[in-house]
Amino acid sequence: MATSTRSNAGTKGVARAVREQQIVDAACRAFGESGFAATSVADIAEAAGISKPLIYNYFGSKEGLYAACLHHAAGTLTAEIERTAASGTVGLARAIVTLDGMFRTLEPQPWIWRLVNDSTAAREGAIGAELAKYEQRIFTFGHDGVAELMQLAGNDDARDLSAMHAAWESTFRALVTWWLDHPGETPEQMTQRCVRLFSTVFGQIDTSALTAP
Amino acid sequence: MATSTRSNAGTKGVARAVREQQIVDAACRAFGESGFAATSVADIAEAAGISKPLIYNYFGSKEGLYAACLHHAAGTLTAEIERTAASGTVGLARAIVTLDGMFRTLEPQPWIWRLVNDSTAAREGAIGAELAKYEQRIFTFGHDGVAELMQLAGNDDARDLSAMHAAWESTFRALVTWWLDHPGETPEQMTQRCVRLFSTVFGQIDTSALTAP
DNA sequence: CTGATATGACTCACGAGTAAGTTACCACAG
DNA sequence: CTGTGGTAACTTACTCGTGAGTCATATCAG
Repeated sequence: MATSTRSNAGTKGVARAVREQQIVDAACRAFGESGFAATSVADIAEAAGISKPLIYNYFGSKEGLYAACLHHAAGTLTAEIERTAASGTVGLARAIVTLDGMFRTLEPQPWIWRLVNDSTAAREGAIGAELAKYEQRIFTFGHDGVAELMQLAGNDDARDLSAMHAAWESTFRALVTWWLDHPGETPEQMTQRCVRLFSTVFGQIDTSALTAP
Repeated sequence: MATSTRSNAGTKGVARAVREQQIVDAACRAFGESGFAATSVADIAEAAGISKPLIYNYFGSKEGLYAACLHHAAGTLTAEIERTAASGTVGLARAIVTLDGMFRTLEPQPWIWRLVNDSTAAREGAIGAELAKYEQRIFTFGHDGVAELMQLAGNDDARDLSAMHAAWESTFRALVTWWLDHPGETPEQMTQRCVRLFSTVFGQIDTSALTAP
């Protein structure tokens, strides 16, 4: 009676690797749904069913935890992009295949999209490093496709290419975001929508790469 | 000696309307350069050369001050868009003219762009109302242009239109943002760049609407 | 003397990060 | 098969800085 009841300290004995994964899962969802700045470490601890100091024990800081989430989420997305890129499709069909893969990857865990694109997290230290690594891996894919288009049109200005690439990446993000904002639409439906939209702008598109998977 | 020296309280006697404008100007710059969340009211007071309580006297809260900034900035931008829209240009040329007007408007005060597009400000209360008003005024212009393009292509699906509109607005934002990220490029140069980029995607464009002003 | 303009010095809530202690489990000596 | 000590997992209850918002007061024009 003299000492307070320390309800269940140490009784769970979950292995560190397992616990870390549980925490990262809960944190990805919380950060992704509310943004970095608006999410407190206490919120995440509660969602993960553990206490705050355990997070600091394992991840060092709020930034450290976010970097771990970023590593997980960005790894998932880049792996998917690299997978579709390896399929050998080219031109606009490749853009469609990449979007299709993104919709399918995001469907069971849509929150990681906002996690990767969150602007409320400072681009410094571990977070900045993780983001830079991610962007470096992504950069080439979009860049090559846009360069191909520009060369076909006879434009080899480097800054034109840079601006066009920015416009393309932004369009890609807009389409994904639009889809996330319209739940109930399946990845298949959204991919077909993208095919229609691209056809409106660019004319007929070869969609044979989509039928197989 | 007994009472502390209250250096210069009330000695300036600047009229409220004037002071409010000074504060809004300083706040627009501070919010636009650092974002809503990362800017403290004390920072703004210092930049404006006055003290914190005066801001609360005139604007009630940090949100109130931000809403006033938004009213000023979004008003400037929508006025410019409505001006170019009234010139009667249509199709892709209208998109170019609108971008051109945006570059010229933003050149002397580039920070208001980020102010209007800041995601760290909550979309509630006065801020949400101001943003909604702004978006409502903007919506029609982009929407009509996109609808025209879609009809020409024989696509009248409402959701396709919605997604295409989102893609267009995103591209517009990306081009403006790219320009802001590449200082030293004049509005004229950037407009010509946009003409080249649009030509790459859509083919030849009528630029006669640009030569006059 | 009244009201508008203005400020120094506070309060207070919130959230990141920490100190110190608690419990369970396991390896190993006797 | 029993004590016993080391360690990993875990918690409660704090500190402490920061920034939004407030109060009481000061100055001056009309």
